[in-house]
Amino acid sequence: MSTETEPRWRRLEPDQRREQILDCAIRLFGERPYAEVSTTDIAREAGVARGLINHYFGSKRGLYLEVVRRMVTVPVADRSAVPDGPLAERVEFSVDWLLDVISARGKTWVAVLGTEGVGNDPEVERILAEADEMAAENLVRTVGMRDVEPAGAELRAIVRAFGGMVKAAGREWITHGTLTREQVQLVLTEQLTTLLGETFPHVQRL
Amino acid sequence: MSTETEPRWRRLEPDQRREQILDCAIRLFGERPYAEVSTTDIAREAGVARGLINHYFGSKRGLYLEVVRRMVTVPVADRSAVPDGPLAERVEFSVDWLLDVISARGKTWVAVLGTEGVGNDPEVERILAEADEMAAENLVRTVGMRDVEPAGAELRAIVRAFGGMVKAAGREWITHGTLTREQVQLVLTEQLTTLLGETFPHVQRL
DNA sequence: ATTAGCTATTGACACACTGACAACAACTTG
DNA sequence: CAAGTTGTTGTCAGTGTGTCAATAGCTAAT
Repeated sequence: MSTETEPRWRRLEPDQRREQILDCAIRLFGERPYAEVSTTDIAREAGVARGLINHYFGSKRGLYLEVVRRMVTVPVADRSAVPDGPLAERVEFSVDWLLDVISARGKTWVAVLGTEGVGNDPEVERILAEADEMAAENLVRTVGMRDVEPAGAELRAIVRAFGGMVKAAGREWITHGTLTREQVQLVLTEQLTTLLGETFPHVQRL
Repeated sequence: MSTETEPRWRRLEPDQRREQILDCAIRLFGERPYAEVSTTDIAREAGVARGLINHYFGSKRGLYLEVVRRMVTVPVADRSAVPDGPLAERVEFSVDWLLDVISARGKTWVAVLGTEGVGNDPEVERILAEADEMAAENLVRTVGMRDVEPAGAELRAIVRAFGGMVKAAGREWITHGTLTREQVQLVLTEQLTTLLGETFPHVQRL
């Protein structure tokens, strides 16, 4: 008989194992609501003992927060490619880039933005708020509103509000198919142009 | 000694008891995330046995859905009070009415719409989608876009997208206090006016 | 007033899930 | 090849949920 013994499990680098578990968790949390995904399910999916999840993420909640954090992270725009024309053109470019990002994320993206409903988790809310803030900041810089720096706080708040429309429009396009990309592009471009070019100055004058 | 015996508990009409439990659940779910509110907590709050919750709502999830349904229901606008002027005026009136509703709900409202996170409950999503649809429908009728009836589907989709901005702007105003009501009013009015008066015709021509 | 019937409400039981921890085994290093 | 390191496992106690038979508040008939 052979002394060659197949190891019952492989010992991975902490980072690898963490990543693997996280991937499975992302998949499962994307399919079912939080309460209906047990750590046992995740452990089975990852082919791992349940206790290992606690070892790496502390608790189920900790793992969940990691998942949210991961899915909500948005890449930063390459600002060197932004045209140097009038506001409308810069806005159009930015919106186009935004829709590219959304398109690339596709199903994963909508899983994040699907409304959860009652029962706010302050921690989750904080993560989401930070992501919104970064997205708004990013958008403002990309369209290059350098001349309104002193009113930055108000501007960012308004752009964050606009972000709500971006998400909703994205859902109409990606998940419901009730709007085409061209339609969304047109709507968001015109809206944002008006918002930055006309409405915002009016708001400042209030 | 008196034969007068104080009842250990009162027997209520099913509807009353249901309502009472629902009220307590709304309060608690508004304060803490779903997973951190136990049925025991709700039962204690309502001064009732835990089993009774299951009797009335089947499961904790069933109760939760009821809570969401209740909080998300938006009153229908009184269309007789809408002015008969140009689009901009009708829009301003509608937005004002909308902000009144939001203001009245206040903290409760943001508790529902505030958190978006991973772990979508399809049932919850359906409820929210229906509410969005009704709100959009309501808004379209209130501003009186009768002349575009044939393109109703596209218009409603666009207005639903706008609804995303309403929610986000409402959060900036109510929870974060980063915008005043006047600012929100101005932004939403101008945006919606542009959207209906200019952008929508462009979209139709696509 | 008393009793009988109805059902709203309770209390306890069984089961599922989570987090903690000590023992174990895969891998590394000298 | 031996000894240490630590990634991984399996189990245990505590907590929360759903079910169900028994109980008790209420009402109407006698």
